[in-house]
Amino acid sequence: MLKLSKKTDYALMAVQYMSEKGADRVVNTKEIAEEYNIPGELLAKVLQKLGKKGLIVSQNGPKGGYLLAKSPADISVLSVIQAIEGHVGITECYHNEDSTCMQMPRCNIRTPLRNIQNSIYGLLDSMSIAEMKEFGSATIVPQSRLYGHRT
Amino acid sequence: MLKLSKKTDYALMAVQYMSEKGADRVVNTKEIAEEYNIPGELLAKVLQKLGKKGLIVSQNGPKGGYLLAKSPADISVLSVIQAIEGHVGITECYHNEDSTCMQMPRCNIRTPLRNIQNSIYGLLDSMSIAEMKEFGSATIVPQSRLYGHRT
DNA sequence: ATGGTCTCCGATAGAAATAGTCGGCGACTG
DNA sequence: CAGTCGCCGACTATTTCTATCGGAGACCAT
Ligand code: FES
Ligand code: FES
Repeated sequence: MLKLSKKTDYALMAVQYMSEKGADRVVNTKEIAEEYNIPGELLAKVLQKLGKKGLIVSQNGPKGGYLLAKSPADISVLSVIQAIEGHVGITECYHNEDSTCMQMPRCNIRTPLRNIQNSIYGLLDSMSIAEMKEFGSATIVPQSRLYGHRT
Repeated sequence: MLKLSKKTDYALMAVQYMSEKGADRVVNTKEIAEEYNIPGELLAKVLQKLGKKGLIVSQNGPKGGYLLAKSPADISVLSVIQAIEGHVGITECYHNEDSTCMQMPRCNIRTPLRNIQNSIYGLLDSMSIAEMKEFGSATIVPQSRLYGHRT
């Protein structure tokens, strides 16, 4: 729990991959799928979603494929995650209207959890794909990434 | 995704509740279940798990129930979460042996994600139940909670 | 000691989210 | 105009989560 779905993993891998290949190189689904042993059809759906969210740009026809829509430094990890998972809530009932949560009236963890959630968002949002790559080699995670959740 | 399970919610509520009631007051399952509209049997299991992990102490017999094992300031939010969810990994394959992950050989997001995960752990670990309660009223989340994951 | 209250535990059923598949359509290149 | 590749929706299978049940054991009060 507190776990990213496989689809999200795939999305991050794909974006990383594209960022490694450079801005001009069009990569297609099959290429990525084979590189990482991902079921092709599933990855296809993931990439389509990323495309719809404007994170990557598609190019049809033979020799077609995908391209990052912006510089890796301008793509936040959070945006990728949200593109795939949609609404992300650390708990079922982040302050939301149509929540059928039975414990709302007396809930004593709503606001605290929401704060924690915002902190996590802040961290994820402040980290770009480009940075993530660096952290792959380094073992250090930057400080002061907590407060200040943008979206 | 990135979501706490209901059981964990219940666990946090219950611990919060006990912390509110004070150290000497024995509370039983039914009491908490009614307070928050939680299915009793399920909550029972949750509390049993917390007991097994040594976070709370059980007391059998009539007038029995549960008690916090330590001061609310010494119980980290992370410990409660882990008690219920067991191993918590932001991704399937946090550096782990028996992972059957097909993309390991080439995975480009393992280490970065692991760092992010550690950051989140650090935040969760550094926050105690007592603190969480305060953050319920305040809307601010403390800075510099990132690096420095204990466990 | 006995009955009622409460924790403890394993098994199980039902519901929901995830992972992965399939088939057809449309766009583009050569 | 044929092959390649993205686009899309429906579908199935698998796993995880939620909740329930039934019975055993501990304890206190009377
Ligand atoms: S769990 Fe739903 S409001 Fe707190
Ligand atoms: S997703 Fe399994 S190793 Fe990266």
